[in-house]
Amino acid sequence: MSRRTYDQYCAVARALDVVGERWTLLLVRELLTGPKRFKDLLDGLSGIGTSLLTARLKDLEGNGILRRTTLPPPAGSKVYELTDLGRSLEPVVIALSRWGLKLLEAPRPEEETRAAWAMVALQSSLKLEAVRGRKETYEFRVDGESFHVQVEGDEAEVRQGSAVDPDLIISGDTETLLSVAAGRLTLAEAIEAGAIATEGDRGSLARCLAVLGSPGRDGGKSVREDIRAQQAR
Amino acid sequence: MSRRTYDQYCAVARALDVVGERWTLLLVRELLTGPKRFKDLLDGLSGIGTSLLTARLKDLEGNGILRRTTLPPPAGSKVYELTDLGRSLEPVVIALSRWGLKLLEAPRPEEETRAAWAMVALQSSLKLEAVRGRKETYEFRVDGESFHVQVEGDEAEVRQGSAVDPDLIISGDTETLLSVAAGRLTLAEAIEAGAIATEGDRGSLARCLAVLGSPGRDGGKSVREDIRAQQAR
DNA sequence: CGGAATCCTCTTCGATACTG
DNA sequence: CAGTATCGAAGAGGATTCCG
Repeated sequence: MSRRTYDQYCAVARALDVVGERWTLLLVRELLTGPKRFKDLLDGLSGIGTSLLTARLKDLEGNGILRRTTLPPPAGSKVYELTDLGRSLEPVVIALSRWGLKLLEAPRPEEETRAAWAMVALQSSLKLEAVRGRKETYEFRVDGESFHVQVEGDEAEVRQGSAVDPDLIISGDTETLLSVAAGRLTLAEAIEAGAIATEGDRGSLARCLAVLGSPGRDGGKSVREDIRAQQAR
Repeated sequence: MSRRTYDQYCAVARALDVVGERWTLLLVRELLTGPKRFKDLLDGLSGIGTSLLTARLKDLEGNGILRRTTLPPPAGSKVYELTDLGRSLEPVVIALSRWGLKLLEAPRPEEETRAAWAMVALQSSLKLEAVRGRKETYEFRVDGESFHVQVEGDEAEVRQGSAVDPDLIISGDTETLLSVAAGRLTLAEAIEAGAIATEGDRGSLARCLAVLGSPGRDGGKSVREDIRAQQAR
């Protein structure tokens, strides 16, 4: 309740007054893919402890970043979800993810792994220019969990759960997807290596490869090359 | 030295392991506009204390975010400057700034004010589409301090110090510029009100107004309206 | 000036135990 | 499952001192 602030008339400082404390942005990361129960949050933030999680949730609710709601029947469970203001933190989390990807190599033994985290990383590495306004829906199945990614114009939505009518289904494991997001592996290479399987028409696959293209090559060329690599299989 | 980490195999968590501690991102903010001496940093981060600043600097140097160097003669002072990795945190700070601007109203009495902070906010609110590849240099004189802003393509560089041959000089105070950055005031309105003065040709002014246009109006229209407002003066 | 080191107080964190 | 209560450990903050 003491609310320590930087007391600086500065937009960055003000932002950090609200979301700069330990765990806070990771909590937002958890909620970006959809509403979560207290237990889910606890699981995705192992080490936080129930007291601190409660405190952070109260704080963020007070600042209008998230709200408590009850899921419609038959679920009926109490969950936390981002408000519009909270969702507008997405660019902050995405920017952190892009930067963090530079530092992320193989997982250390003591580190936990979650499929949802790979999805955030994936979102942060999308090359949205490659789809130029086209609307496309992909379903990702990562280590048993499903997510859907909707790409349209210069926006991408990534949420937990299956897609209704996906143009493409991509299956793989967390570590492979993180490698793709980090640019250490192209999606085409991962497919060739059998680490990722896809299901859908060739056109969607080509566009998905482009959107997830490796950063090293330029957009247009990358698309064609990746398609060749895929067809050569 | 204990290096508390989240131990999550996640790009966001990894980023926050490095720059998520208290003061760290504000320290990066300070260095974004150019190298600074220990004393300058202390001044821009009042409340941090020499011990903690020293610790953070060591930490960031160890992580390759910044380095200690000696300024070329005649200055010769020891300064801290961002490495390439450190500078690549700019999008993170900018994203925080954009978000923080939503929360930033009038300064509270206990809050400090710095011209450089307004410049960061200004950078975060630039509409770079409005200059479409054109290279332009603006000099800002804010409460006695000078900064130069170079806009080219989709990139903008904001640094302390005067520009060599600016296309436009904009003079004003910190709070007015923050209001412009926050979109509560258009640059044109501020000029009309006498809170901001400009010096330079009309074309550059028009483009500068566009780049700093209020978010509420669309780009092209805003330019013409702002020019009319200016000419009507 | 540019730090490093120490001491002391206070706040925050983290872990566990306990309750509705 | 969703928290509250509690307590030791770690970190922050402020002042002051010392060194190069």
